[in-house]
Formats: sequence, C-alpha cells, structure tokens
Amino acid sequence: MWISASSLVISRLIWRLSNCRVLPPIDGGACETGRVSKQDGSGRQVTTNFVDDGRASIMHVDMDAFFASVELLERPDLRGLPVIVGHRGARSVVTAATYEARKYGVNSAMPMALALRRCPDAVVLEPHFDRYTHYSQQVMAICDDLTPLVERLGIDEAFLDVSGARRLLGSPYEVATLLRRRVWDETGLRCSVGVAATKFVAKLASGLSKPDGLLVVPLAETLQFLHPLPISALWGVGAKTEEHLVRLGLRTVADVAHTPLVSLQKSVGVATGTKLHELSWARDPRSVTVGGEEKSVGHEVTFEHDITDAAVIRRELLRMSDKVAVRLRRAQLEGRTVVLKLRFADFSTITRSRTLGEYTDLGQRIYDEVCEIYEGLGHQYSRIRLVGVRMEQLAPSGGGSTALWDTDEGWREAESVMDAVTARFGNGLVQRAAFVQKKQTRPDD
DNA sequence: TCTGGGGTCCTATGGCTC
DNA sequence: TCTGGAGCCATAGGACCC
Repeated sequence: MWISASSLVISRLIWRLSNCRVLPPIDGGACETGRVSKQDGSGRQVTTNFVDDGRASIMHVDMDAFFASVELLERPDLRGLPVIVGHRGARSVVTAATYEARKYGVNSAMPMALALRRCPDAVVLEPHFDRYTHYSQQVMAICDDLTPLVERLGIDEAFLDVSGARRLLGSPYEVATLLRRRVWDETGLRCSVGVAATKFVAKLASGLSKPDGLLVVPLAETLQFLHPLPISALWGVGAKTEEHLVRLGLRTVADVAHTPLVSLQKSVGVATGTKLHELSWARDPRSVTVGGEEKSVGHEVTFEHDITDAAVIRRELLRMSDKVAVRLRRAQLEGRTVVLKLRFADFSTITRSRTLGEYTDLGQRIYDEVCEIYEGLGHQYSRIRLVGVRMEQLAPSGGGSTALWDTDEGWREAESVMDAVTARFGNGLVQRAAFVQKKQTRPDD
C-alpha cells in the first residue's frame, strides 16, 4: 500500500539493468542510476530511451509514499523533512514515511517507538484516510481516462492494460509518461510506473523505478531482468518461504527457475511451488481484471493495554459486529460465516468461526454468534490484546437463503433506523445504549 | 524492535456422506 | 451391520500482501 512489499524486496536487490538510463524528473527530483535500488529511493532504475514493445502493455502504477505525500500537500512547510504518518500510541506502527524519514531506516509497519528512536526529529502526523481516499479517486479517474481496463489494488496502486490505447495515445511508454504527468499536474503527487508483458514483472519494475520513475521491461529482456533478482522478489515469498528456499540453497530467481518443480513443491507446498516456478520463468497468465467481489468483511482492534475484563471484550465485540454489519449493508451484502479473532498477551492468535443457517447483515445477529463463540472458549480471564470480527461467505443482500420467518425483525428495524439517521446526520448521533451506558459509568474511557 | 488493520489464499485436518 | 476409501465441506491457522 503506502510502501509496497516490492519496495521492501528492492532494498535487497543487487541488480542493474544494462539499458537503463535516467529520465529527467518532471520537477527536478533526485535522479540516479547504476546503484542498488533502496526503499529510500537511493538506487532507482528508470527507462529514458523510447521503448516500444507491442507485447509489453501491462502497466503497474504505484503512488510514491502515498499517505505521506498527501499529508505534505496540506503541510507544504514540512517538505524536505522526515515525516512519519501514524498514531503516537504505545502499540502503534508506522503507516507511511517520507523518503527523508526512510533514509534513517524508518519503514512502514515498523513500531512507532522504534521509528522515533531511529529518527527522533521526525514530524509525526495523524493519518487522514478520507484525504487519501479523495486523492486515490482522482488518480484512479485519470487511469480510467486512459483505458477501461483498470484493476485497482488497494488505495494507491493499479494495473492497467493499455494494449487498446495504442492508436489513440501511443505506445505503453508514451501512455505511462502521459499518466505520470497528468497525476502530477492534477494532484501534485508523484507516482512510479512499471511496464511489462505480465503483471508480476510490471509490478517489480514500478518498484525498481521508485520514486517518481518509469521502467519498461521489453518481453525479450524479461528473463535477463528477472533472473538475477533475489528470491524474495517473487510474489508470495515472505520471510518463512524465503527460509525454506534458502535451505534448498536457492538465492536468486534463476536458482528457483532451474530447480526441479518437484523439489520446490516438496519444500513450500504444491500450490506455492508451482506458482513460484511459473513466476521465475515470467509466466503469469493473469490478465488485468476490472472490479472483483469482496470475499470477507471484518474489523479488529488492538487495545492500548491487554484486557482481562470480559465485559470490555463483549462491548468491543458488539462495536466490531456493528461496524461489520454497517459495511455489509452499505455494500448490499450479507454473510453466513462469523469469525472471531483473539490475540493474547503473548501475541498468539486464534480464530474461531461458525457458519449460520442463513445469511445476515445484522450487527446484533453477528454479535450474538460471536459472543457465544467467545463465551464457549473459556478465555474470559485471559489477557487479550486484540479482538476482531469478520464475516465470510458473502452474497448479495436477499440473494442468500432466507428463513421462513424473520426472528430478527425488531433488530432489523432498529439498525435500519440507525443507518438512516447516520446517513442524514453523520456518525455518532445515534448509538447503542450499551455504549451510552458505558460512557456514563466510565467517563474516562 | 516488538509487532496495526484490512484483506486473500493455501494447507491440514476432521466430520459427514455415499 | 461394519469398514475403508473418495469426495466434499467446514474449520483453524499460517503466510503473505498492501
């Protein structure tokens, strides 16, 4: 998202693309080449010469330090300074960081306390997700303008298939250049773009070109590009899988490519082994797909301090259930499987699920189930760090099986009234008595 | 260092049915 | 009636991604 996983991978890359040159920055940003690409952008690789490979028409667009960059639009006085976006809470992590902060070793998902030890002078800004959504919509609208084949990935990334835009807009290189310029002109934000014949390679390319870069990998040069990369560059290789592969003596993508498929499958499983082998030969048949249905909806919260009070846990479960239900109703979805997630003080995590006889989008119904699961676990006295509620097996509202009579009619009415009031007057005006009572009894909470 | 929150996908396992 | 295998489904947890 704000710092892509590929960027993490890139920090370990020791690769150079022989025909890469420097694209003059749109507005005088730092530009270098011939060095290892780092998460702080100190070794970016970009394409400057016009490249036109008709078979490389998949683009991956990735916004640079998106959340932090959006915040700087509101606070231009902080430009050039190390800025971290995230909460200051004891258990918070870094949501995003500017490249200036990354030079101190600050990365996303890093505990805030550690980040501030590494960069004590950093300015910490609270996240504003509504702002990010707003700018994301602007960027996606520009993408939609260039091609109808846009696949969104989270809030700050997208794949574009621009094979159909050639006649109108030119080669993928030209489309990518146009896109980057429009994003800058219309939002004041920078993005990086990778162009290749497959999604996987396009994504790697955009990561290598960061920040504010464009990298085209012609089909004929794909393996030359891919094989020297470390195994962690492969999609789906995280810390654990990397360990397995290193145990086999594999270090680079080329090593994976030349390892018998059976050995890979034995080491990391049939599905993962097959996938990695295919990717190592740049075989990635996935096309750019527009849309995509949600498969689950959930909410979770980590407490500032571990909780041992079952009443507090139940209240939080009710809050989570309501939030999930509201999102389901807004998306006109219902779910059938309720999942409870608990994380304990020692960071061990359990999930317990229950599949209902019918679909529901009611907070009360979800809460009843999740609470029953919780009560049945016998963890009422455990020290709990996180609780979460998730609904799976989603279906369009009214599309799932319905009960003969509606035992939830009363709650259905109540929650639809809450939806209506919230839609008209905003959040917080109506809430459950359980929460109101809590405020009266514990004003400090 | 000590680990958020939102997701997806895969694997293993066990129960159930045929 | 019992048993074993195959196939399906639900469940739980791990790994990964953004």
